Amino acid sequence: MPSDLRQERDHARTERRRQAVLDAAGRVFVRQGYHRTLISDIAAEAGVGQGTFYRHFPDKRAAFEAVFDRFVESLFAEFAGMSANLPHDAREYRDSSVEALVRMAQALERNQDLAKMLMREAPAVDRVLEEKVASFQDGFILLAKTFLDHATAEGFARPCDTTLVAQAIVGMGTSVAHMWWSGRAPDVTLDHLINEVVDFAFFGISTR
Amino acid sequence: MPSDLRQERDHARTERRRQAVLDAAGRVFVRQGYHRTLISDIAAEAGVGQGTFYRHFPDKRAAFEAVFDRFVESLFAEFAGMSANLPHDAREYRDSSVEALVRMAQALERNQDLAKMLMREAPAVDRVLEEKVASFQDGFILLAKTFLDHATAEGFARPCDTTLVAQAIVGMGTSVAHMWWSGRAPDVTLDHLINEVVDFAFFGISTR
Amino acid sequence: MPSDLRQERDHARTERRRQAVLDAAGRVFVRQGYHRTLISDIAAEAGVGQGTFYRHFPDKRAAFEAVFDRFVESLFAEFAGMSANLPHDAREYRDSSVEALVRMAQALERNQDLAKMLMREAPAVDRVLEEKVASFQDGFILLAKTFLDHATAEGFARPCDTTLVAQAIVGMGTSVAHMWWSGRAPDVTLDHLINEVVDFAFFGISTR
Amino acid sequence: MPSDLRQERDHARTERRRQAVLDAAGRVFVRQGYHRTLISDIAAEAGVGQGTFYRHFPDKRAAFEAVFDRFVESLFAEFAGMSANLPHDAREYRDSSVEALVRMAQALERNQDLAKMLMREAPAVDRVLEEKVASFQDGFILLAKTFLDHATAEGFARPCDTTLVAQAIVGMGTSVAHMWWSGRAPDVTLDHLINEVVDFAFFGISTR
DNA sequence: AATGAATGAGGGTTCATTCAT
DNA sequence: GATGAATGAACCCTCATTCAT
Repeated sequence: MPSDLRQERDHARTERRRQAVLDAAGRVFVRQGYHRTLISDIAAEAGVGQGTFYRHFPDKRAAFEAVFDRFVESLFAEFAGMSANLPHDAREYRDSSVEALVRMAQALERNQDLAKMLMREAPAVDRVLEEKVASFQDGFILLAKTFLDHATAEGFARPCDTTLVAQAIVGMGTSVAHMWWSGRAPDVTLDHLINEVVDFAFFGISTR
Repeated sequence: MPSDLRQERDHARTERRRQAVLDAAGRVFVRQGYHRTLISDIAAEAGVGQGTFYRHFPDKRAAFEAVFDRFVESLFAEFAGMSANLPHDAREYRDSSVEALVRMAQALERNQDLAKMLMREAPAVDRVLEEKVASFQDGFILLAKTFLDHATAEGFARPCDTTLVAQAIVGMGTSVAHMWWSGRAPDVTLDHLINEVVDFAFFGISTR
Repeated sequence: MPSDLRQERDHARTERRRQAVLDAAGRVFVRQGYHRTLISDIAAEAGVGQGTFYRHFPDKRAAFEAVFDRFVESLFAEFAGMSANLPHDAREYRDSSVEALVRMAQALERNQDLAKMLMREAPAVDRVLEEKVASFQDGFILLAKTFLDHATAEGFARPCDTTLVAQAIVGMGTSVAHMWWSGRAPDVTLDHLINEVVDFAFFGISTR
Repeated sequence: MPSDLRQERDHARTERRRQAVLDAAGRVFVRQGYHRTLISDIAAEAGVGQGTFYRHFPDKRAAFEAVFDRFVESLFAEFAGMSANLPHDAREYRDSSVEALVRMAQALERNQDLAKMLMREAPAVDRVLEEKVASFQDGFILLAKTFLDHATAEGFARPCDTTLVAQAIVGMGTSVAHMWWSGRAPDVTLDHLINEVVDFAFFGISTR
């Protein structure tokens, strides 16, 4: 039936339009923050009428959440296959940590403004989004904990409260990343920064 | 002159009133967040008329900043004398780190809702407050760096990029504190938590 | 020519479609009232697209008016042949009055929701429709007056301002009908109700 | 305390302002009907800002209802003492009926536009107001029924279903009044009209 | 002819700020 | 100084109408 084809094409067009509005929303949120963003700003940025915004999202809050969700998904996709190959010794462990962080840093580099905006604005939007940010972090903490548990079990990391240490590691990473992007980290290469941080995580500050 | 006395008394009364409004503002911001707080909410909470609010603060933003500033001041006051007695060996270093964190934790415990609200809302209010939060953190980072530099110079901490490591340490602390208060940290005593985190900072995850 | 046939068939289809939209409009107006009815509601009820609505009616108001007109026409059709056989004495007069009211009541019973909606909504839509409702009533008043004039001329009704009395009679009928349908009339049979009302119209409340 | 006086004065001023807005709302509703009336129209008519409207009424619906209620109260006030002195014979009964109708007509004459608007618009606003109009009518029906019951008991009105007949009488009156005001009644004096209608109610159309 | 996505003018409502008392 | 009623700019959202497909 030709109407099927048509329906499909229309559906695709609608989806494309929705993405365009979503992209526009993301850009405006980055530029102005959640509360200073008007629906009319998003519509103008997307080059559509205000009514069109409402065809795709019930309100500003929903558009923000959609931007957030898309970001989180794209970021986790980056790490999908990671837990597959677990390290076999301390050296491998350290290397794959560095590699993971480099990949993460690169993924974030591409969306750094978006990432910063989301982490800054989402918790202040409402309780639900605050919770979502927390869950997002928890995802990484769980990932870190899995690796840590493995390393501890295999004997190439010291026994410790892995949940707590995983939290500490992720918090550390998040903070340093934040500073790096806001230009308040020392002026070093990203590689140096990551290695320094990984060294700290592996050896602390102790003189061996 | 009696008018001097009177003027002073009036001034004191005004200052007391200002503090009352400030306290009220803090409570309402904690309860509702910055953007969901109306001037009328603050006035009602303070038991004064809306107009009175404007006698003490030019707008909502200024009241928020005043709440923020007062919090930061009260917190730094806690650590005023700390850099006075620097540790002389690794053990002393570790002990005074734990002690500092315990004091900090206690200071925050008293104002945890306020602290959480400020860290959550301030960055989303505007660029200036976002910067202030960063400076606030930088204060602690500097404190940490001072200690770290001392320890490195004295030879009881390994040489490292102390700025970076100080950032990592403060970020770690901030994150773990955040989780602890949001109930997402493992169910352990605060003492255990601090010791575990300090251990991590001192030894990392390496098997010595 | 076959194209004539085809044109006719197309025309019939269009007319059928128009009726379907009109029916749908009537149902939605009854359900939601004029102002709470959206074009999209009517289109959805008719199972057509919004654009199709505009192919048949220029706007919501026109659709409402069409519903109104169709109702009025169908109701007057019921009484088309009535003025043909005029009564010859008081008894015949009373009987045909009762009969007319019963037929009317039955006609309305079938469309009572529509009738109530139209009488309720139309006057508030605009001046023109308010006027149309008045004309509609005037039609019945004229009918009543014709009978009354006849009866007065023939001497089996007392002389009176027949226009005024006809108005009174129709108003009375309308009101009682309204109450009957809204369930605020006493719990009697329709037959009893009509007889009681006709008695009142014939004898008033006087003790003969 | 002087603050009491002040509070009272402020309260009085507020109440006066509320009445002014209410009056303005009434005038605009009469002029434009409920649905064509904007809040800004009412505010402009009252010579106040839009926000002021919302200080006194939660929304347009509430203002309309307040206009309605005030009208109903003022009308019933007119008839407050009426049921006090019941008639003792048919003549007295007829006289007091005429007198009541004249008073009613005069009361309505003063507010005829308001009355017409309310009866036309209210039922279309929503179910609740439709119901209120019905209750309003029921009030008069009850009044009529009380008199009718009395007259029937005393033997100077024929036995009948007094509820039904009271409904018929009020409906008749309402309709005739409506027509009179819309200029569709015969061109007679109000006195003649009332007498004609009362005659009809007392004697019907029968030739005694 | 039929569709329904797109449009944007329109209107209700909020709330920071002012100001007369 | 304190008050809170008044203000109206600002902004969200609706929905009748258009029009490309």
